[in-house]
Amino acid sequence: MVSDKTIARVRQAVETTGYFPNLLAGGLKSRRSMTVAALVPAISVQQFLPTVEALTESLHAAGYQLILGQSGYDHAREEALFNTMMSRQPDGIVVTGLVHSAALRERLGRLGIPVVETWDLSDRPVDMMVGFSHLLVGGAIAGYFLARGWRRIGIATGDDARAATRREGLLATLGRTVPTAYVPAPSSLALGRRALADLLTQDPEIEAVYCSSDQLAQGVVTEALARGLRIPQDLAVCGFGDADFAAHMEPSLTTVQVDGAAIGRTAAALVVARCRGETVAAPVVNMGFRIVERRSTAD
Amino acid sequence: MVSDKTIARVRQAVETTGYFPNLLAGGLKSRRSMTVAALVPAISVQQFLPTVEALTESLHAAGYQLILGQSGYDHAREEALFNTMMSRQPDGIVVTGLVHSAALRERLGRLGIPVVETWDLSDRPVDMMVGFSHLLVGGAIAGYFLARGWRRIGIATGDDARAATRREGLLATLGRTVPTAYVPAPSSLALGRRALADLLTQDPEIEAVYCSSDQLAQGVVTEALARGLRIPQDLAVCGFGDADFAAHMEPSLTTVQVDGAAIGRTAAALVVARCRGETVAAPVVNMGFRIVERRSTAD
DNA sequence: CTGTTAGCGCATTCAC
DNA sequence: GTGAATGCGCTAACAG
Repeated sequence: MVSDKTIARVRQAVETTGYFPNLLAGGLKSRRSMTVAALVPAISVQQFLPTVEALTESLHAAGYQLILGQSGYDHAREEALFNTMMSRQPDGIVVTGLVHSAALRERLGRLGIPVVETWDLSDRPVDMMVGFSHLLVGGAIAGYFLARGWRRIGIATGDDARAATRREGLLATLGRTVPTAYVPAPSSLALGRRALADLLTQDPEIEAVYCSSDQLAQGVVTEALARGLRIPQDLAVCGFGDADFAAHMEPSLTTVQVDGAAIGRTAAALVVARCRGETVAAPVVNMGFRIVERRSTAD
Repeated sequence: MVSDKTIARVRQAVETTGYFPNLLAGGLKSRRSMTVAALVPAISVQQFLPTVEALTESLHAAGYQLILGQSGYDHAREEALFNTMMSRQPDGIVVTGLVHSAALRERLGRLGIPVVETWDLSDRPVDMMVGFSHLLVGGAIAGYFLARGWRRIGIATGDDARAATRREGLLATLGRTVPTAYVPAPSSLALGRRALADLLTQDPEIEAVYCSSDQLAQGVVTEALARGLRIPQDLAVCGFGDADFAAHMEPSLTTVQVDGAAIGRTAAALVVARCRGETVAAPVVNMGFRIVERRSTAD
């Protein structure tokens, strides 16, 4: 019941003083900081960029701010980072990968705030989960290789847990082990070149290589072409992730497509729903994957 | 003057209840949120990843948390985002690129908190600045091309302000205009292939191409090789940014090296110093750049 | 349904 | 030096 004139004067004051509501103060009383913490191994891991971007965007649209933390690949650091992030009272947490540390799992569970593990699936989520089975990815690649008649297979892989699981899935379907070149994170074109050199030392007659990222695959392709190998006739190459360049390389790259942006959007939707007190019908979402066949394995 | 026993009991209580100091509450009284806002056009812009990563890392080490916002390439959105970020009371602001909007410049200036503009230089900083001259980059590339005797030059460039300035610098040194293919952000290998196709339509005899990013350059190289052109004999290619793959492509890519991580570290140091009330001796830091000659322009 | 008041959890201030 | 009191700016609970 305020007169229009007063409303106008208030608006005027807001304009001239440049007033912003202080969300910190609001959050203190309402116990809702309107922030969501996200933990990624490193910002520069290309793999997760679409997810982080979609998370930021979707959360922003819902009035939330993403608080990004780099855990590194160090477990001690991860826990320290977690503590400082909790000090900012986030309303939810999104982590890339599974939470393995038992202590951390227990603490996350007790906090009672929504937690989403992404980019993986397991049968014991801390809370919610949006991802796909890396074991099945490995199996699918092995099946694809076998169907094409390739028996001399090589693996160029990063050393993180998810890449290791894909490798396990591949070996399980093959029923045997194969030459493997391990590269440290973050994977890159340069490491892919080195990995192929390594694999060709282990088995000079290798027919097909699976790489744990498209960056590695690009390096494997580069090195193969530099050595005069024809792709796919002499060497077939399959990547993982369907990076933006995969379809446009020469030759185009067969890879595993995963919708990273959808993972981010879904994780945001789950967290926001829970923050609003809605009950989430499906707290574990399998986003699936598919092999995109291109010229690096088929001419 | 508390007994050791009591200290032990307090520690015990902290452990069992899982106490975290509430930084929101602390920030309310102390008027220091211990956060720094960063505005990037988009998280997925490869260019800025090392900067964002170093910023996050350096700020974290100083006790600050980076609050990342994606302004998009839309000016209206940028201002809206800016408002919501200010509501969280950041102690400082880092922006990629210059702040062009007069209204925004004025408001940032009045806020009285440290502001760092990065990845560019100008003679009228809002506050502090860490970057390099894109005009000089363009000039240096033109000089390099001229020294090699190339006259039929092409440009494949993104449509952002900094890329436009580099192009201007190049044209200014050449003293004339040259065929240009414009691509929308974010630039990619695919867009680079299209850009070269476009340039070859404009001038089939083109000798050298400058690209506004290494991703574009990779696409130009890919397209050139696919068309049977030899690099650098038939077509020389220069990129910008020195991405991780540039040195390891086949052929390796001549490009402009900029230390993005150092920009992030320096910006963090400037903001933190000012937050601590120290006076910053050099508020405008020129990080420079250098052309790294590789095989795409020299055999 | 509007207007008032208490208090979120700390940092800072003041009295001691 | 230590310890109690105050209030940051807002939201939510309450009374009118």
